[in-house]
Amino acid sequence: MKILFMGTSEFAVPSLEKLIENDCSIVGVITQPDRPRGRGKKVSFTPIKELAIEKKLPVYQPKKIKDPETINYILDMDPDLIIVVSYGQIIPVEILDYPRYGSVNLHASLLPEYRGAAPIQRAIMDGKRISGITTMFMDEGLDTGDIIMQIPIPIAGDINHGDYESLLAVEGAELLLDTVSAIQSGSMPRKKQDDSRATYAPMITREDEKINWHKTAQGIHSKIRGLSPKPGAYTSINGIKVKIFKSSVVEGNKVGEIGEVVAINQDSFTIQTEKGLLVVGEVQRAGRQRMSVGDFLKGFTLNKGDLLDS
RNA sequence: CGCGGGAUGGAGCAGUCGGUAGCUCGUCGGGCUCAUAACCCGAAGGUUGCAGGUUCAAAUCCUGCUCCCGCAA
Repeated sequence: MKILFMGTSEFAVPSLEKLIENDCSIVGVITQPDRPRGRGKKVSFTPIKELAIEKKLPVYQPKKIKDPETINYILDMDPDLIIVVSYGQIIPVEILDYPRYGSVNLHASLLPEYRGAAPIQRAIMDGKRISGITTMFMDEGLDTGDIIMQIPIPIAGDINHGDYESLLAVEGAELLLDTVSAIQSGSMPRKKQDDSRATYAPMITREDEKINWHKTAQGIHSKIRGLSPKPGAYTSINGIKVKIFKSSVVEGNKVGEIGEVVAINQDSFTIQTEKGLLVVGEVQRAGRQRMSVGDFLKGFTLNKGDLLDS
């Protein structure tokens, strides 16, 4: 079975690795173009391109997947199955419908919940205790195709976005492999999504990253976890932008104004929220390294009573 | 050449009209205390990212380089 793999980000890496390990015949890898990214304007390869080159797989990086020549190029490879994992562009149906066995996508949520670009972050930010991974047949809609396999994975304890994503990526690779073999044997399950239960997880915006202290400590804590380690939830202390990466919640009565620094300890400081207190444990101020609050306080003058932006 | 910030004793920072490097914490020694992350006294520890330049004199001014970070993409 000739498989065409389409993917871009770190999340897709374990999937491609797993397929290669299990001797799937990858006829090609499609990934996003090398764009100037990061500081400066350095051109860098996508994680999937790095892997593909290492494994000596042919790589194709169309600027627009919808261009006729791109579509022809892909159809010429005559894939029997297309696998898409966090590719980053909307793929036209002409491509999706071409392969004999169809096109399969690995999505990081329990569809139909959290359709869209940022399902992992959103699930954690919403304080969910469980999410998961899903494989599905792709159709013209956004993450609306028929579900093949699905595994719930608990969002344990205070796990952050980065760690949970790594976990899902690895579990997802397994699920994808199972899905492929099921398809190969023609015995894969197939179930329509219940659209009435669908929710969406749009891309994270700057506004999503800002901490509003007029929320509950629990909610803020979830946001911090969902955005850690990147891009990071931020607030402003005495006019300086500070990202918060680790925190914990202490329930209790109001002891200060909302956004006020109500306590400073050796290795943490505490902020009053709308409901409950948020204990900050790891931060990074603009232009500096990320560090524990203990280190942060050694060189930053923070006083009890200081107010943070809300 | 996208914009900007940073690189100073183990850690986090201060130090711009250039003139022999300070603070908080930690470390080590001693003291006080029933006791302590407390308090007191003392000590060690830095060629101020790298390479040049200007100067009587540079952490501090100029040039190039390396690494890190906040934005913007």
